[in-house]
Amino acid sequence: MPAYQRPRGTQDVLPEATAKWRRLEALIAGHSASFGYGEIRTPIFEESDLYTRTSGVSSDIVRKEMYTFKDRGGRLLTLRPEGTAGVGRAYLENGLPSAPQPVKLWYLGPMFRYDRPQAGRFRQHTQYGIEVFGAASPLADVEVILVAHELFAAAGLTRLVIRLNSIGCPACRPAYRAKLVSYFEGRVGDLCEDCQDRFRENPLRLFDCKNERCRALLLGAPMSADNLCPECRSHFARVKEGLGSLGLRYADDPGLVRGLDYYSRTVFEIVYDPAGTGGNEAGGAAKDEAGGGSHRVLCGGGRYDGLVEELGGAPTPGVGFGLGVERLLATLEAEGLEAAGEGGTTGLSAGVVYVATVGPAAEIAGFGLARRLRRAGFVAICDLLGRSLRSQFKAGDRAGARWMLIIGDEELAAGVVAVRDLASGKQTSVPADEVLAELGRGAQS
RNA sequence: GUGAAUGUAGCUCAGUCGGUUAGAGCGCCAGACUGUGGCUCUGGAGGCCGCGGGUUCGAGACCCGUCAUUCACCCCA
Repeated sequence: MPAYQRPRGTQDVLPEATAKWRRLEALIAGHSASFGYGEIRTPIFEESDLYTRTSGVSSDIVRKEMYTFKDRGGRLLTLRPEGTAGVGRAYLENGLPSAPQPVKLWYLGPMFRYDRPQAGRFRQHTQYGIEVFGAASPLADVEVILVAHELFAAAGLTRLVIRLNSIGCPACRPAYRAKLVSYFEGRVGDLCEDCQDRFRENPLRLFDCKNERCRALLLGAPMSADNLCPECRSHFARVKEGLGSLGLRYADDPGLVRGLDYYSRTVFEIVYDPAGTGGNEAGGAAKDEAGGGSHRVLCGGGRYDGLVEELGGAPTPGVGFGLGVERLLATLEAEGLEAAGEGGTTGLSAGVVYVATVGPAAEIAGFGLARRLRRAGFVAICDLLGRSLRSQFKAGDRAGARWMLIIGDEELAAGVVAVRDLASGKQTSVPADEVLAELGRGAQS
């Protein structure tokens, strides 16, 4: 027995493993860049209040999981338990609301939670995450989910299920909450102790309980997705429509919630499902979060339209996800996969392409085209705000795009894409499946 | 830890002797151009004047405190 051991819930990564880490990190960096996300690095500790404010005093994080300490100057600080709050703080503090919108960021780094360690759960773990600020459109939700899903796909994982739900917004949630409360009012006694607390403090979090009796009661409870206002309903429908037309399988999971006030509308998880059951078990068996068993939650995210305002900024829509890198690595290992890191060979040297679209049908087509371009090594950026073509051109110009691809009703009807070389101003119309070749020709010259 | 300087819009800065509604340039958003970027023009959003107290009829300005930042020193990866 050595004199010292690493602290409970932490890990040493030895040379053989760090090589795998590096390859996965390279994949993540290249992948994020290919969607037009920029890397942000924020401090590993922040003022404690930032987390109590954003996660909420009733959350598990604040109640029992934060590593909080006082520094020598008497400041109350906390090792970051998650990434979004710090990124939101940085977004405001660095004047990013005045940068071209939307602002798309990614981060990778250690997070700290005082929790019972178990398979796939540590006190220090590494999280990769992305955040999109300033885009209210369902397209942004779709892109965020796509970024996560495509990363797994690029790493070689296939048996994935996207669990999807909508938890409404400040307009429809109060009425839903009231419905939920009245459903449980007479049954409080049947709930476990934790749930009795939840019932009082934040009834939405009842859905997080793993206790069998509670889950049985939840089966008959009113579900948020059935109680959305018209705006939330149409938002949710458009997210699903987008995922569907990109060929991403998803399963409605009415029991999926985020109990924090600043979350709104879309919430999702991506679950590794080796049995390939499809996982439509709405409100059914308890989920095995950490992944000792069959299911493994690799990634969780959602929309948080209230966060920036909570931090003192102007009302600003936001959406993002966080992903546990240790879990991903472990999953890849279990599948006998190696993260096929970019290794600098394919790189992203092919150039930046902005895919401009006019109309909802074109938006989806643009997403599909952008996906093909990224796989060929391009950085491909799509509009997430439903802006005018003119604005999209400006955005593309500022993003440093070499090419502008234009898809509208005319192009869709003719099965073509307009390709404009922004340097020369030359524009040609080419069949949709020849776009890559056309860009290749342009790159030669 | 020691000393000094500085805090006005996202950024760089004006703001007269203490006086009425705090400005400019850049950036951002939008329009001119209803499907086309850079250039130009027009419009718009954006401010707890770091925070707290004091002096004064009146404070962005003066005084005190506090917090933050920057620089130098000390130390250090």
